[in-house]
Amino acid sequence: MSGEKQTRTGQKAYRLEDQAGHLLRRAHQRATAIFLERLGGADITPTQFAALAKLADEGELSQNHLGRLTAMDPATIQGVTRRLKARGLITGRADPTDGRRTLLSLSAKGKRLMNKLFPEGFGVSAEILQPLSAAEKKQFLRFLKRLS
Amino acid sequence: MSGEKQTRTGQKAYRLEDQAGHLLRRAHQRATAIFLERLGGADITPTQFAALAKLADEGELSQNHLGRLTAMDPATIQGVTRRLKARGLITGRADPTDGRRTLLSLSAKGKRLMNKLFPEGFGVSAEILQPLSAAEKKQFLRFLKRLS
DNA sequence: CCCGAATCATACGTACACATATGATTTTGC
DNA sequence: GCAAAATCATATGTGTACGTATGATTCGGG
Repeated sequence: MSGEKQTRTGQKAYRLEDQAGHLLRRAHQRATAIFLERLGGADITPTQFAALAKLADEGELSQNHLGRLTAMDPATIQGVTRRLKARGLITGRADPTDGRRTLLSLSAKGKRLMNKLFPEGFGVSAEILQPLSAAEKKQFLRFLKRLS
Repeated sequence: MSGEKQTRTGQKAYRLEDQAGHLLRRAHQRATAIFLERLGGADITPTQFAALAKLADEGELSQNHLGRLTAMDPATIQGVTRRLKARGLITGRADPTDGRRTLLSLSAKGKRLMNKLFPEGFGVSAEILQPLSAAEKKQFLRFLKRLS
């Protein structure tokens, strides 16, 4: 009763449902769905929230630096900031000491929005981990940090 | 030594790096990168591989059914199968008993490709979990299944 | 001090991922 | 057995995600 199919040649069968990558994809899908269910009303996506949260923390950051802090490559963070700028949630100004950079920060509107949304952020994380016990949640987060 | 910042009002600070959703996103990014590093040479993405693997298992499936087995919604699996069809890796025929359905299956070319790629699939999963010990891998996969 | 290397932001192309809408077909409930 | 509901595949639009290319700017070593 190993639960593992074998092929005719004795190799283990490839079962999609047991593969780490597939399970990570599904867990991430679920996490995104929970986020959108709770915060979708504000028309905010998880990556947009991450960028706004970092700017709330750090005050002012260049675009690529913000991308590194939120795990987005330059092409991706560019699209995210473009949409946030278009909605007036962030503003940019030229870096006075480095002509290549644009320094980004939250607008007043962005700050107001984040003050409203931060509490919801904790709710999202809680709901994502809800199937696990308290001890399991800690363990799982430790594992995840080692895998990212 | 709690490691937890507090705000002026006594709430815990929202730290992006500790949020389950963000960590899942990053772990998934890393898993995708490992997959593409190992199998990108075959011009196969993780979702395409999942669809091909399921068809290899099941033989013949309708498009939406394949989507459910691989955790893709109808719009997503439609794009995946369109690209696989265009490359001649899968073929479709009308379901004789249900005029709405198209039955999909691997072509000979698709079967040959998957015979070559299956072993690599195990390597991908191993590399994704490589930072964990054997016992931790099992525990982590159990947690992931409960969260997906 | 200056030229090559690195960094920054942008642009373009491909591929998920999902919401929504549509028309064809099948299943259902009465 | 028929009308309403459900399912199937397709289409369109927005938003990640990343590779690659480009031009501007800054940094580094000789």
